[in-house]
Amino acid sequence: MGRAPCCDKANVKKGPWSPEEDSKLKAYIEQNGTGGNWIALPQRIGLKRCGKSCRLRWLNYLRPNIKHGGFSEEEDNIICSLYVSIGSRWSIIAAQLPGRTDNDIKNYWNTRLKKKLLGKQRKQQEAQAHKANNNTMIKQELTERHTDNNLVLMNQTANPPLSTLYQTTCASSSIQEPYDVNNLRNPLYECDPFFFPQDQLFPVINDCSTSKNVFEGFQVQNLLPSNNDLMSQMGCNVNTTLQKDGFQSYSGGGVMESSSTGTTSTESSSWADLSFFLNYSPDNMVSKYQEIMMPQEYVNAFQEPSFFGCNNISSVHDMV
DNA sequence: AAATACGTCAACCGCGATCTT
DNA sequence: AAAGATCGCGGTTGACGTATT
Repeated sequence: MGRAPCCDKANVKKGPWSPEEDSKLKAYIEQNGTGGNWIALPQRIGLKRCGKSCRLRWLNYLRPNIKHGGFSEEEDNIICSLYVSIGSRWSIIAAQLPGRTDNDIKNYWNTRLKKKLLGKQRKQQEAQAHKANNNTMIKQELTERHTDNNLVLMNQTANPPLSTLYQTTCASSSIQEPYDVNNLRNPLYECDPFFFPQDQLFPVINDCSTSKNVFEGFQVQNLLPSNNDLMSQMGCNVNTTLQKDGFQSYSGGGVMESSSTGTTSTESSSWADLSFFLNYSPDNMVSKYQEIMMPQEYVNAFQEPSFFGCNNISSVHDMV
């Protein structure tokens, strides 16, 4: 047989707590602890409340060092980063923010932070749509340039579509194996399809959490000839230097743009696009992104077997 | 000034996991 | 082993305050 019912549902008080109830509960727990049994607690104290209600009141309001409101930018960033990597697991997120409760963070996200991000997402989508026509033409030109350089198209068609599988014959290339550039997906898509559409790489999170270019200091050995105009038209914020070996090297390379206020915002693009334009393995870009943007504990959570339903998402191939 | 819309957040509800009998 | 209580969590609700019409 099981236990007796926890409380008489008809005889417990609901709704807001009075100051008297608060002080009774607080005084008792501070002196005696919870005793590991919330259900028995209200009876011991003489409160006409359900044990669950007492637990909630203590955890969310009465326990020491609770902070309410006034979230700092750093806290915003942590919440956003964790939401991106683990979703709405508020208790885990709260554990990273001393003094904050899961309830507070959940409320804050639902009422403010989400809207803040949505506004930015909308702006980015408008800007992206504006560039769509240009991009099509530039992609075509870059396809031809790749063909002219070291890329060997697997199906050997004269004018291949971007979806064609391709591989490089150049030993210095970071691309290790053929991959389908158009079938790569945003690794955050499963996390929140609404915020991170499948065809986008850079999550909006970059925008709010940091102005750091995700590819800052990321030297890309680009096999394309110097082509600053094309790169800047694509919104790639690149600095180029001529290497000793004669190749043009691009540092930076994240898809960035400067706003009129002088701050930097991140535009959405895709792994496939960046990989294609920078001639860099998408696998390496994923790990570089994680290394720069995500603290190790978040990466670990990101790579939990259960997260995307696969064992390790450090490889883009696992996500497609 | 009154009515309505909107934003916030404490508290409740229900569910799955775990524990106790 | 099974039944049912308890815990902990995330989603949702509704009261309340503020802004707008």
